[in-house]
Amino acid sequence: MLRTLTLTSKDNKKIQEERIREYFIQATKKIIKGEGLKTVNVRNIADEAGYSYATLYNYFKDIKELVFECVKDFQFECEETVNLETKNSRHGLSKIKNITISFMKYFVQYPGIFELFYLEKTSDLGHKHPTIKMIYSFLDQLTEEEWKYCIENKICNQTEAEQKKETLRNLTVGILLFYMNRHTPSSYKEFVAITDRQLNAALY
Amino acid sequence: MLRTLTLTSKDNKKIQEERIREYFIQATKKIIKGEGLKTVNVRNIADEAGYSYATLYNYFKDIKELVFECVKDFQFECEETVNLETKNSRHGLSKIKNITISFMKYFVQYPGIFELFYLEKTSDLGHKHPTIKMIYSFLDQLTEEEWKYCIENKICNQTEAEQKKETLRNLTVGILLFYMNRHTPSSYKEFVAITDRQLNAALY
DNA sequence: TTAATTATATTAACAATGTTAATATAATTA
DNA sequence: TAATTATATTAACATTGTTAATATAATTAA
Repeated sequence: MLRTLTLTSKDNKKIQEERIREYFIQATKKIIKGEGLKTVNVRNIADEAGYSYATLYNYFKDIKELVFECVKDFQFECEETVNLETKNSRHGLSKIKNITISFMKYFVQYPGIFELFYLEKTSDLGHKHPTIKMIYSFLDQLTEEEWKYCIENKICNQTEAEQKKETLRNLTVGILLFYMNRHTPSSYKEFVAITDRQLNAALY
Repeated sequence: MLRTLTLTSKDNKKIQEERIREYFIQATKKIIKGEGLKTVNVRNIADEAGYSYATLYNYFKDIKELVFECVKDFQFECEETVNLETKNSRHGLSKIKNITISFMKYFVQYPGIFELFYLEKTSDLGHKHPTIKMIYSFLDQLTEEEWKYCIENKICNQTEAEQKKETLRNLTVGILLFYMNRHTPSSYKEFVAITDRQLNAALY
């Protein structure tokens, strides 16, 4: 009986702790999506979460850990957006292209999320942290089904598919990096044109 | 006579001012190549340059302006390295590939320079600042002659060349970004393998 | 040549941010 | 209810970029 009570008490503690962590995570997400990563700091986050800034350190090792906790949620949101935008595409390379464009547009809409995924230093976050791998393979994950479709329907073979996945991964962040961080090209229109050209060259 | 003296005096002032700017630039370059961009700060730079930190603001608007002053020199150094490493390559796509690999290896050797070129926020540095454009077209510049050769020798046409240049620009920074900033892949060996595969797919 | 002026450099100070230490408050347990 | 533990807050400190106030050096004018 006492043992049961102790366990329940521990469970409650975990749940409550997780709730407060979540308040901080939601606050951080709001700031990243709104004002961007540059205005994320412990005091702003704590204000938004309704706590003092030092409280944050009872729940997260440091601000970096907190910030990278947001990745999962953003990926989920991005995936939803992409699925919605591409659900009517016909299967195959064409859908892969549309998914990739939709994926890129998500980051253009939220520059702070782009910075978090690709530019933010990982610091103490271990280099083999699951989040890092999740970011790397995120586009693969979004297009997984379609590649399967392509291979099954002999549109391409496994090796070609792997090579093209790799190209898409690198090409997309390259284009985004120049556009978002170096303002090249200078117009959105041109960015879309480059993206289209480059995806065609990579996929077909 | 008086007018001549005045002009000479003005010229001397310019020269002296430029010399001191150069001391700060050399100091900054040394830190970026050595300890990296993360340890670049006004106090470190001033120590290295032999001045007080506030003196820096007599010669540069802010630390960002100073840091981006280093780009030109690093590009020059990178170009020299690349030319040396590829001078015996046979002309054409093969040499373009080798130049690109050499270019990428330069950034792997100096992560701080990679950060400066592609990751560092430009802030007050105007978005149409010449440096930004220089960074964007740097690989084009390194490969310019070889593309000319390819077009003259009907290895590819102008349009194809432009598209492939664009691919190389984006692909290289994408691969470098994942490797340097997200430690993916985790080994240099694998990084080289990916680079080779991707350049082959892009060029041939 | 010396006094006044201008240019240049330095120290002091401030603001922003991340983090930790000391203290206060709330919750839990004996 | 008192003691203990857990949680939150305020105070404090370190680092960094930047500006203001002050000192020093160089130049110019008498």
